[in-house]
Amino acid sequence: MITDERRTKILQIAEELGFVSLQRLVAEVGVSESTVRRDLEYLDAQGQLHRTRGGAAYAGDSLTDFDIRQNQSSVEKRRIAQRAADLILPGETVLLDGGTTTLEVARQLHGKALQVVTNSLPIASLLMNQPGVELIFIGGYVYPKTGVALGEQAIAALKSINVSRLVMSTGGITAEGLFNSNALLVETERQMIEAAQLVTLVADSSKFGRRALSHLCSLSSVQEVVTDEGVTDEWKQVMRNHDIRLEIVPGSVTRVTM
Amino acid sequence: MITDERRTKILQIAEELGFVSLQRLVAEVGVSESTVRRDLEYLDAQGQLHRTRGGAAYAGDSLTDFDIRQNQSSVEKRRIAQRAADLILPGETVLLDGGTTTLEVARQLHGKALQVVTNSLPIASLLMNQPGVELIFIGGYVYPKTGVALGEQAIAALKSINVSRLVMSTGGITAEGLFNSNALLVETERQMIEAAQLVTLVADSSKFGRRALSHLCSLSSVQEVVTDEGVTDEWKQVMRNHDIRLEIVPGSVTRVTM
DNA sequence: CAAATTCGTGCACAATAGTCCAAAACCTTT
DNA sequence: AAAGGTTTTGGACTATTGTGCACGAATTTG
Repeated sequence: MITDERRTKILQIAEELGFVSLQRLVAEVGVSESTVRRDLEYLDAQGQLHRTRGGAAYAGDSLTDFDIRQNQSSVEKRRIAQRAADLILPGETVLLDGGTTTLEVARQLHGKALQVVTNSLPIASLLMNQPGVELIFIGGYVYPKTGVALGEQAIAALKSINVSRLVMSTGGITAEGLFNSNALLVETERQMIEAAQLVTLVADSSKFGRRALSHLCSLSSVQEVVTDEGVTDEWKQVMRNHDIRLEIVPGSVTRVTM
Repeated sequence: MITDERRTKILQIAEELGFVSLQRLVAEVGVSESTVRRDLEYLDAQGQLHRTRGGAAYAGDSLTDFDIRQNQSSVEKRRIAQRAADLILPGETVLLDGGTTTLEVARQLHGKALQVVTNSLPIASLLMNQPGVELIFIGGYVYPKTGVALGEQAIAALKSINVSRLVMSTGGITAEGLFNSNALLVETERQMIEAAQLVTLVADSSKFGRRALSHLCSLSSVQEVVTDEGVTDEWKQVMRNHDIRLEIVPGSVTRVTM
């Protein structure tokens, strides 16, 4: 492998993990310890890494900074996301709403050839370099912390878009429909529903029976719900009454190491 | 095979892969090692790719892998970025173009209260949680690797926007104006220029006298240029003739090739 | 304080780059 | 079409640089 290429690889690994041991680098790039040391020395001198005894830490803010990696989403959330991702067929045009669950869905998409539309910066950063994914970002005012683009511009951009499926999360579900906590968010999400032929809702069972500030849409807007075993029979019946397909993932306790 | 044709082929391969070994080029274009070396030397001098020991990396601003170029982001680039950031006053509305130099500018903005508009995912990620920064993202088709949003949607979004200052980079500057390597990028950047009252160009001195595929705009579109000491008196005069304010940061003089 | 890592340095070896020159291809002129 | 000059190419040779290993110094750990 070429020197510069290898150094780039080291940087990538360091960026991804935040911190790498020298031994790990030796194993991952397949060169001798000396060479890795020399590379670290070089990259440290360049100010791109901070050497420490036994390894190196990435210097500066990483490009995809949003804690994508350290994210501690629960096993349940991950399972729901996995199932939702499985429902998506290669070649589809998918609109992904913001939120931690949908971010998890995005993570599970790798390898699929898709057109993905999103207004979430974390999701876009994640999918940006995913081979096979054609990415379209819905711009607008970027809401701090969550990193989703909202507002007039986002709504305008969504009006010119048509997708086969929307995957969205919610703040709460009742018989009256879906709720979310932010009025601006709700407005944008309504336009998303307009743009989609099929709406898939990802929501863990705790969301059922919960309301939130703003009413988003009625249950009839939703065609599919992915949730966990915790959902009661009552709610299952409500879903059935609205012709909503329920996908229930087992909420078992098997630990998934990542 | 004609020389020029062969060089184009090399460029194509480099562009596609981001990084090619010399051996691979020898195999793919079917000429001797010496010839490939000479071609790489030429293309490096032209600034179309960066030679490295054992191969070469594509240098265009539009398709190159971010991390590779990050590798080469020099002290100079950082200095230029710092000065450009200093020029920005608190309270301004700034439009930031994509590219490594502008990303560096974004890094140097911390603490300033600003409205920032950008079409670059890496820049948006960086500024998303910056206190004091109000962020607006220009959506569109996200170009892989560099993570800039381009195309019709991006242009449409830019049309409804007005900013006090645009900070942009370029592939090359001649008396005819600015150049960039990608037609789609150029189109979007033209709209950015339209949207800005003041255009600040960040470009290291090696960019002077260099052309690239697409003509972006004339020199009269630019009001400010931030560069390093390596810029020759000739070019300084050209800038003066166009009423462009030159900001020159101290630094090691870049070697003039050719 | 001793053992165990980790780090830096010197050295031999290999890979890569630069230089030079002769052959080949190309272009121009008659 | 042939001759002469220019440019380009490929191979041989030398110089330079990167790599891996060995060993002693430095640092951490128990």
